[in-house]
Amino acid sequence: MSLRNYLHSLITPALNSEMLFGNEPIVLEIPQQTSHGDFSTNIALLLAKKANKNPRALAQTIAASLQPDEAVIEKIEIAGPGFINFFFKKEYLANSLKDIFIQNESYGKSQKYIGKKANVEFVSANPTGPLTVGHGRNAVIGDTIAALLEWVGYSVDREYYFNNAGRQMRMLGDSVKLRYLQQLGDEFEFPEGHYQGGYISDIAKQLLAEFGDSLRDEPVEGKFKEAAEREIFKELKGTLKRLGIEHKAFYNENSLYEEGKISSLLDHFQKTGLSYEQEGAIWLKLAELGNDADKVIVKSTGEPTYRLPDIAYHITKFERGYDLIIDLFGSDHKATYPDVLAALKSLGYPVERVQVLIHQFVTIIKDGEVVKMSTRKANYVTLDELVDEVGVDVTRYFFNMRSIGSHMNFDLDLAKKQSDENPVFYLQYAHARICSIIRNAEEAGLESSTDSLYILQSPEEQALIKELLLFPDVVLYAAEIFEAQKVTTYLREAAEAFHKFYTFCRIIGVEKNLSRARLSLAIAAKIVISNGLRLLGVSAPERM
RNA sequence: GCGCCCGUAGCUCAAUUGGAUAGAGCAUCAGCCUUCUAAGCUGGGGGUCGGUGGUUCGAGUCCACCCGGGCGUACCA
Repeated sequence: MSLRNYLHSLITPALNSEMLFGNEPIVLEIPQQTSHGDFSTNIALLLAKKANKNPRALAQTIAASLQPDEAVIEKIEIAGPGFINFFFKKEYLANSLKDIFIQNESYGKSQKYIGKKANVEFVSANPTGPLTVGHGRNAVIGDTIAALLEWVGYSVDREYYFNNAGRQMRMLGDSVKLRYLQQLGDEFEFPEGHYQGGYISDIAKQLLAEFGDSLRDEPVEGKFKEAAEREIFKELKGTLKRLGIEHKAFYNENSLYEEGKISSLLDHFQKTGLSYEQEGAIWLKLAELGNDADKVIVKSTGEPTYRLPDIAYHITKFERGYDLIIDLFGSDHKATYPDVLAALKSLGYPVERVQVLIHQFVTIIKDGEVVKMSTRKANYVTLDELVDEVGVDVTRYFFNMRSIGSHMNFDLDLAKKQSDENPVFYLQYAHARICSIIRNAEEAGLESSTDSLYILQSPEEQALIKELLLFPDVVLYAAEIFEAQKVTTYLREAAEAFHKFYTFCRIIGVEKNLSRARLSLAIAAKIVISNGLRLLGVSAPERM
């Protein structure tokens, strides 16, 4: 049982016995100052108003009816305006480290959502060009959220959705065809609005090599589009794989048409009177469903807009039985989802299972100037370039360090310069240090032991112990609010606690029982750090 | 114009989702290696938390209004 859970089970009956049935959840937080205890609750402050009592007096009443285990709790204090502060027995905290050894590589995982299925859709960039640094943020965040969900029990499918039926992909195919014709000797100016990237010419060159001039009359949507989609995807998948990211499924728009899902959805809308025709287009009555305005779902050209396949696609997610459906995309797609959700709701699907996560953009600064990214204009810094420069670990850690709502600035030159001093090395260094100690201990014939953990009572030892015991709480919390950045913040603190412990507490060469206990503590720290890094997809080197 | 997001140290970002004296990294200054990895540790300087009001025991966090920036506001995705 975690420390938090213990306190929870301590406080709940006390509140009941005092007839304090508030809806307020019992929040247990860790005070900034150690003099305020290991944990603190503000429950008396929250309940004081309802009970119409003085908060300090109420805190006294609650504290008096607590029945703490003397082997666990050192003391309970009332402080400030009415906080109840809890101090654990040092021996109890130290002995709690045993849980870490028992669970080992699983320490940090929990069972809360066992049996639940989640779908995490991320990246979902259309295959029109290489992944950029901006996509990198989405890719890393999505993959880490998926990992977090797995750690708390979900069975998770990582999914990538892309549109290959619309105008954008036709434009791509056309770009390839025009380059192909140029390579055949046709002279004309390449249109400004088409895809300018060099990879377009490369694909055209391959087609030329394979088919000669036989594709002169090939429609754009045939070999040209097919080749572009295939080749670009090959690249995309390679980039993702470098970062340790693999999607279980690539779901494409075309398949929705082929399986008749689009037409049957359209039929349904028409039958139920949710759509109507106007000016040659078919509109969805979104205003009636509470949104801003009706929107077109089939253009007057007969071609659906992205909304229709998006809705059909999400229906498949419900049909596939997911308990949690996560859509992660950049703020430029902000406008698309309210329509989709409203439509799904009107169709009777439990939209509360859908969590739409929106991350803000990455502003790239190169040579002191902001890079305005555009795939069409071939103006971008690719994710591959970034990984080439700083490596996988730094890339993954960097994106996970920031909350998804931050409009992050990314100075490429600074990133290169500072990659040696990136915070990820701080964690990896702690891990490598511990590994080194373990090697030295083996050589010295020292074995770790949990028999004498109670000895660990110095401030540095206790601080590290408390930090390590928090790990499962942090993972659960991060998973429930879908924020991996809570984990990076925590790991930095855990590594800091270790480095301080290391500085002040010698492990090898002190009294035998102390030596064994400290070695155990170091090993526990290694377990937490390596588990945390694994969760983030960052390597935990044994030597640096 | 309207909607969403953001504004915290010189720079890049945190802040236990309303808690007690706002913290890290980089940069900067001063210390610490004849003993387990100095990619580390200790200490200093650096802040009107964009601004003004409000809500309450308590606000960086919630509300209103301003200022500044990002992204949307399609018969593109």
